[in-house]
Amino acid sequence: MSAPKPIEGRLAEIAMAARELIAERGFEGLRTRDIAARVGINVATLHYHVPTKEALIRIVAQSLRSDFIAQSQARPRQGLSPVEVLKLEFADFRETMTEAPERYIVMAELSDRAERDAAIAAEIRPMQAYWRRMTADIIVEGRDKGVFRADVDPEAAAMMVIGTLSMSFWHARDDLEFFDRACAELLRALMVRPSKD
Amino acid sequence: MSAPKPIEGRLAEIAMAARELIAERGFEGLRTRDIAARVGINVATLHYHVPTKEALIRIVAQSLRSDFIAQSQARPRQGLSPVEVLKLEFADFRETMTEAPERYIVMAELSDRAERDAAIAAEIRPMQAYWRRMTADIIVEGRDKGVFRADVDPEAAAMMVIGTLSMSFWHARDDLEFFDRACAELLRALMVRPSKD
Amino acid sequence: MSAPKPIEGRLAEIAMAARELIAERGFEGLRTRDIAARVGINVATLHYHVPTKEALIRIVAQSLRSDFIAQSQARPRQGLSPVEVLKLEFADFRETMTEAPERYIVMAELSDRAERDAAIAAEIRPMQAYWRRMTADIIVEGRDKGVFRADVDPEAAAMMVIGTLSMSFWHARDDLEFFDRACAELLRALMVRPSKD
Amino acid sequence: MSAPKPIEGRLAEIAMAARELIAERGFEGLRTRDIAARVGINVATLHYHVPTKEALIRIVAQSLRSDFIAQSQARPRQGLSPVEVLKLEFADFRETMTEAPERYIVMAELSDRAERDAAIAAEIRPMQAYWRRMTADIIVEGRDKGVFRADVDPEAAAMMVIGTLSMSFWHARDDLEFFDRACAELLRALMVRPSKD
DNA sequence: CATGAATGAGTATTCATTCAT
DNA sequence: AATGAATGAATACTCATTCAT
Repeated sequence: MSAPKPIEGRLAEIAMAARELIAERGFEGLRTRDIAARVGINVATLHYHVPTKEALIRIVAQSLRSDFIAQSQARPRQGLSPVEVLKLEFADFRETMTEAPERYIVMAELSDRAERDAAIAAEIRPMQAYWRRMTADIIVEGRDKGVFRADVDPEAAAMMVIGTLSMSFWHARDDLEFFDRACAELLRALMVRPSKD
Repeated sequence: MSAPKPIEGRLAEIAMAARELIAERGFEGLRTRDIAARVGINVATLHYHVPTKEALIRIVAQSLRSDFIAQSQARPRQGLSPVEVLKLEFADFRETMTEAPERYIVMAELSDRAERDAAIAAEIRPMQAYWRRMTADIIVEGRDKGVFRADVDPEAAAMMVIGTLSMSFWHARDDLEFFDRACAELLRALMVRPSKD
Repeated sequence: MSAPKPIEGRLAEIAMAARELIAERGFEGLRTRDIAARVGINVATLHYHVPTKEALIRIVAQSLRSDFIAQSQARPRQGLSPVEVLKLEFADFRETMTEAPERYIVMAELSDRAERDAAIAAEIRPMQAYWRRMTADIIVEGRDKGVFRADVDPEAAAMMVIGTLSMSFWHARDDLEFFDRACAELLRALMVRPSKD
Repeated sequence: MSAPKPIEGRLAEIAMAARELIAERGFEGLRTRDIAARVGINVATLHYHVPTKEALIRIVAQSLRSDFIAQSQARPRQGLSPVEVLKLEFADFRETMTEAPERYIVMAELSDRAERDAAIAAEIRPMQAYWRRMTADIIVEGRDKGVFRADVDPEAAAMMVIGTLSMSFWHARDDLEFFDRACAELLRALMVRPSKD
């Protein structure tokens, strides 16, 4: 998964303003005037850079995807055990959840919309697929190294991981301790039972 | 969790029409005129029954909650093992996912909106809490009976279950085989390793 | 040529207001707000009756056509000689030119637009064709009765009559004496030379 | 009638581009950006050359007038009979109608607009007056030479000629045979009846 | 001369809501 | 209960024009 062309300059400002507003008010509450105001430009200027609201949302999706891939690829994996890599992924999620929650909120809104908008889907789906694949890869490695259950189904387990994290975002954003419990549970769910006897 | 007053008559027709339209076009695409048209009445008449769009959405949330609780309570638990009960829950989800997917689509939209709308939250949150509690209860029972891991964290595991199902809805709605793999993975994740020795 | 369904009620008021405004400011200067204001209703109400500006212009065209046909059919022909009938047509044109000049102004604007808008063309072309046919019929009768030149080409002559009247509208609207000279010239152009021998 | 200062260079390119666009889309559809694009320059550059849209339209009018006068004066009259001169005028019209119809289309649009715009009127009216005068002069000569009717009213007849040609433009542009019939009818209308006795 | 970026003042259209009947 | 007509407040988008570079 190569990172798509990053959004830059005025376009990046616009995308960020839009992301903030979507996070605050949802898609329905998104108004071009408000975006322009937040960027500090005229509505007509906004339309000069982004011809239509549709296009704007597409740019938001691109910007999100670009951020996600960048974050993902910035994560070190060299010399780390699968469990450590997974924990890094959890830590990254935790940090983004608290530091830049708009990222997941917007992603959720875009996911809904992707159902009805092919252009959005084209940006969002690869991002989700990338996340699942990356996670599944970690699980495969862990299984092969004997730290994860031998009977694990990597793709299914990846969905389990991602689903749990996503759900945690909504239900444990302000209860980080509970978020950590969910992560711990995920690890226990994946790892070979050390004790048993 | 007591089921809320069920929506009936014209109001129920309106709620169902709204649910269909939300599922088809999302919240942003929801128009009172379209709802009225689908019910077969005039917009003014719609407003006679439901004073405002806010109220209408609240009714949709109620209707959804009512359906969810009803489905949940219709599920037999008598004389079933925790694994069997969990499998029943999976089967229910599977059926609704294929037979009445709008239920989950609308729930997702309402969940987003609950973030910003207290009245929606008041309907949606209890429903989600109920689901998690019910699932956690099953897990507790399983753990106590020795079929689920002794080190399981019931609340965290419940979130794992629900998160996995929810995520599957979006990514495996048209790949039921994969949905089944996710359910199987959930069971393996929870159960004591039968093999291991 | 049967008269099209006449525009009535609010729609007729709207069509008339639009005609006035087109006559005053041309098509480019036509604003929905101004039409609504002239009718004394809200812009939204205007859109309730006429969904789009395109539709509105189509209604203007219909209204014009309806008026034209009505005026034409109201003209008595019984027991009149071709020359008298033609003179009546001239008189009608003269009266409309002075009493309701907007009719011809709007027709000119619509004619231009018909070049690029099939829906307008569908209303305007039949009206123009009707006028030419009707005029040609009079000329045929006059020729057959020996009052018009035997070598007259009725269709070509009809275009000559209509073209002259139309051109007079623009160049002799405020010089009725000259308009009358043009009509007299038309008659001399058509009639057999009474003197000559 | 002296030809006005001809438009040259960039300004001429702009005027031509504007004429094409007016012919294609009418006045309402005329956008400065489109003109600039057709010339191959930026909108800002267009405004450097032509300060305002009003001015631009005035330049279009000038350019049209200039062309018309030039065409008119290029027509040989030396040693030709009035009938031959008139036929040349018809031939010229015929050629322009088929080769450069935008000229008449734009003229029609400008004529409409002249009603409400004094600056346009200042360019267009003299052009129309010139055409009528020139035609009337031919008719006077023909009458004096005895080839046209003695009772002809030259100004009125000139309007008849011009009106017929103009009307033919709209109704016979793609039926040249009919255009020729109209011209023939005009000649019969003007000439002394050769037969009659 | 030329341009990218910016903007004020529109402009048609939408939509939830109201009201007289 | 039901409806046709009406409306205020928005809303995305347009366009001629300006200006710093």
